[in-house]
Amino acid sequence: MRDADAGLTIAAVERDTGISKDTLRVWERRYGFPVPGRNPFGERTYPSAQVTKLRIVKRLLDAGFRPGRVVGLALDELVLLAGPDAERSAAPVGGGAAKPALDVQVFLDLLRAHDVEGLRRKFDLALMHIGLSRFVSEVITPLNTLIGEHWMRGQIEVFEEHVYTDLVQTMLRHALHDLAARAQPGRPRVLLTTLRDEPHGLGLLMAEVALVVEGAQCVSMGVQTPVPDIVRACKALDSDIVALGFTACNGPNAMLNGLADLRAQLSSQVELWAGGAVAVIGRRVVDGVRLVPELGQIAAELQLWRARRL
Amino acid sequence: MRDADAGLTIAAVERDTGISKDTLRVWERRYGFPVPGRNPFGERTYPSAQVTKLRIVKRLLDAGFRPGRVVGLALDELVLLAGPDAERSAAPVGGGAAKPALDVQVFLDLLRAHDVEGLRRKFDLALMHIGLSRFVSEVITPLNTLIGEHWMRGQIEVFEEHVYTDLVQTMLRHALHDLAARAQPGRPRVLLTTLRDEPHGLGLLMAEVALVVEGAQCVSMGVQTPVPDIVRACKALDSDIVALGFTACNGPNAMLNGLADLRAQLSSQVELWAGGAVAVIGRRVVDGVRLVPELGQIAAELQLWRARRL
DNA sequence: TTGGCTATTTTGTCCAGGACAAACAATTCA
DNA sequence: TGAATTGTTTGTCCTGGACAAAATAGCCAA
Repeated sequence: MRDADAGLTIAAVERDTGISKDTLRVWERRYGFPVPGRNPFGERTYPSAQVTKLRIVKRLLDAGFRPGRVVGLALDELVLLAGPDAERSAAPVGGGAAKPALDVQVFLDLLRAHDVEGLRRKFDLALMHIGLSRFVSEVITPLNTLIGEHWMRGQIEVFEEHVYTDLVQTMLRHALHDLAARAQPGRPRVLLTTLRDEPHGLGLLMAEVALVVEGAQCVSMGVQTPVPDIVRACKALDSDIVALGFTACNGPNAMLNGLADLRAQLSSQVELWAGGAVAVIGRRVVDGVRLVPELGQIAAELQLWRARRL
Repeated sequence: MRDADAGLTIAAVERDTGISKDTLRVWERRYGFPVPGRNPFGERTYPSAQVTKLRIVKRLLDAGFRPGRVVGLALDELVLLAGPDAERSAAPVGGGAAKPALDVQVFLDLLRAHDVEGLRRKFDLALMHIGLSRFVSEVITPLNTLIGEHWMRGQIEVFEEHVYTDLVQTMLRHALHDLAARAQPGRPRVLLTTLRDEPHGLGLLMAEVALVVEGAQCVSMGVQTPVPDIVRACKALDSDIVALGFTACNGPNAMLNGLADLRAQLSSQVELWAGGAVAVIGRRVVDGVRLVPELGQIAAELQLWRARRL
């Protein structure tokens, strides 16, 4: 067993945390954290403990804290901050509904007991029971929130989250396939994807479900499509709407720049919708971009679109 | 519409091309291309023409050319290189079978005509017609190869490939969900994923299908799981086999290191299978790792495993 | 010729430390 | 109280140097 914990390179940490190399170096210089070791070539090597801490820090930053306040705190102080309601909690992303949703805890328990088969069956049952729309809004959405919270506090394993994501993806795609087989051609035609630095596709799938059940005709391009290719696709597919998914992973900066770039290159006929964790940038308006922070708003937005079209 | 062609920042170019900032700067220094303009603050601003060229260069690099040969060529020279058969075509990944598979051309035509709905229907039809196993081996596999070749020559748009991938993923996950509902608990228990720097999951899904139809019990963790988390998952889920998917994207080195690391940390009871584009490293043997370069071999390997277990 | 070994070039990534605009917080003034 | 000003924080960009890993070329034996 070679160096089990020799540590990650700065590039690996950037990939795993979403914090850029430049930022990592400048934090080290300014706040004295993280202080990685060095390999024989003088390159930084980050022990996994520091990477874990960095992930928590990132979460806190996304939640609205400023680096000077959190970078360099001890681990227990961090979880303390993360634990109760965040100081100045930026609009709780998916959590407008403080609905009981008590039973989603059951799903989480199955996941943490590693009963994948049981979880799958319970998902199936729930879907049959309450139907697709409610399944997405009353099971998957709160589960995502719940798991996100646990993850932030390090109370859930990475692999558990991976298994969960894969399972839900299969559930949703199964449903989407069935829906597509029954779909009528119609408007609007919606193109779904995420920008290059957004690798998470679950939200996108959920949005696709919400759109399809409302009669929109969707084409998904999966995740991480470069801006010029979105533009080409939009033209080639004659889309009415380009819907982008976001999470809090990447700073609001990348998000805003990408949106502005894309907006500038799209025909003004085409609408640009941004969904997911866009609440963070709620105040700053991006011209010509509709913000749809909640899945529940999609139906209404579609109605508005149709009205606008006359 | 802000300055239509003031140029993109270096960060935006990194997003759109996948070429890192460091690399962009060092190319400028070494090869004299790209030579961006500068904004009033002395920051690089890349005109969109150069970005276009950069994307072609990137494709050629992925196809096996070396930067010194292509960076800095004129645009027409680039398309000339891309046009005919690539100089040293990187090992045709899944292309052992020179089977006719003539009709897969039809699928490609639909894709390139952007008839997504038609493509989806044709997929469905084919699946109904020949069944899941043959659908994967006789439609998806050759299509992947075909599309890979076209992509290498720049004869297919990035967004077309994205749409294709998403569509196939939905098809396969739909099938997997149906299969899972009917599955019996049994052995072996297989854990599927890819290493951290392998973002492609299609091959993994295809492998999962092949495994499940043979009665294996699969849990997929999606893509890009760090090694320590694979180890944890393997223990927690009591897996018999860990199956990893690879493509030719990342150098064989990352692959070998990852495999060796993982092998060292897994219980010796657990088998480690590597599938996909592992032919590249066929000669160099990794101790304790079974190479399964072809989907077709999975059934036989499973039989062997069961025999080994007695 | 083939196959394996060692030099040599190529190439991506890393480093240090400086700079600065934009975002944010604090303060002042009407 | 609210708007305008000043000060601080913070991410990203810059230059230019360094070096290991990968790819290629050169070489020698079978």
